[in-house]
Amino acid sequence: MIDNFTIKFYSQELSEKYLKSTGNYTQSSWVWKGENDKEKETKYPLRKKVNNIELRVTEQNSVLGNSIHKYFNINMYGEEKGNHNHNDFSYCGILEALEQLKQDFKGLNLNEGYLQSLEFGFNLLVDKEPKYYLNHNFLLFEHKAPAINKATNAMNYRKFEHNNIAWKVYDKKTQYGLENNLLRVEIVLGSRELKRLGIQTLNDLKNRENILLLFSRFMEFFKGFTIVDNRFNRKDLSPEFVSDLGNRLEPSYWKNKRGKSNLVRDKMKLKEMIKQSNLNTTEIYFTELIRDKFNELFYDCDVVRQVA
DNA sequence: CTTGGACTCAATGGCCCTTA
DNA sequence: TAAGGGCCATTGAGTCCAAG
Repeated sequence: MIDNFTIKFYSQELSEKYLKSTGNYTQSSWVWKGENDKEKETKYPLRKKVNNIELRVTEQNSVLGNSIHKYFNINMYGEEKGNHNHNDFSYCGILEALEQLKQDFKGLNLNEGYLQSLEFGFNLLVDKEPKYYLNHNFLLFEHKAPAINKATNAMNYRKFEHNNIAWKVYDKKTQYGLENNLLRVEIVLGSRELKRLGIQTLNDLKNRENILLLFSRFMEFFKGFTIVDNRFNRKDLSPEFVSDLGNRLEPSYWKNKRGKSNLVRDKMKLKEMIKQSNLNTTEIYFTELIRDKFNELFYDCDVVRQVA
């Protein structure tokens, strides 16, 4: 559910004091300061890693972050077996990981800073080869082409950017050489968006309401995708319709419309065309998969927790 | 019923700074 | 030197209304 995060601390000084007092940090090469290269200065950045979570202190800033999902897995299954995020990460897992993190960085107040970014997403077990959906269904987000679109044997990955958020949709099957058709869909929320949601610290993630809030924003943003079934598989559709639809699925069509009047109606028209011709089954399929997965990770884990 | 203009406010992109 | 925030001025999305 929760994955990568970055916290920027308000005080670089406190972070540096913490490092110096607890040790076990690394320092990079030497830096020379001054005109005549005489004085050696303390080398930044200073780094301290616990599993995969790293605290990095530079001359002016200090940040802590990485995948809390992997961190949980490493704690649970060890360095070798746990160094991945292709299993499920439940709400209860999040709570445990946050508690462990607090222990591992005892002496550093993790809440004296704010979240610069936070990833929220799901690993979905899908019917077809994961890359099929990337190539044929996840076409546009907010009517824009993906900013990154990798399609190789080793990696199939699309990243869509918009405002202060981004979507990452990738094929975990090829990435990790898995047996299962695993597709990961995750949203990256930037600081502006997190501020809007009132989610500023790791502490805020312990709150059930906030997890529900994150999920509802996830689903809201998900609607911004243009996910359409493969129109070429539909012999019942007229070639004219398929061409017209294809035109509207092309990013430059929308670039051309920028700033024009009644853009909203045009966007509605595309949505209608997809819906009316029943080309929205993939979108519905994913919406339901995501809902089910969230319910499982959020609510079922609570039942387990109460029983345990 | 469709198209275009005006208005308002949030999104966008550019600039600047930090970091690697 | 390039990439990634943060901040801020400008642009454009969205809504309403009027005209064709």
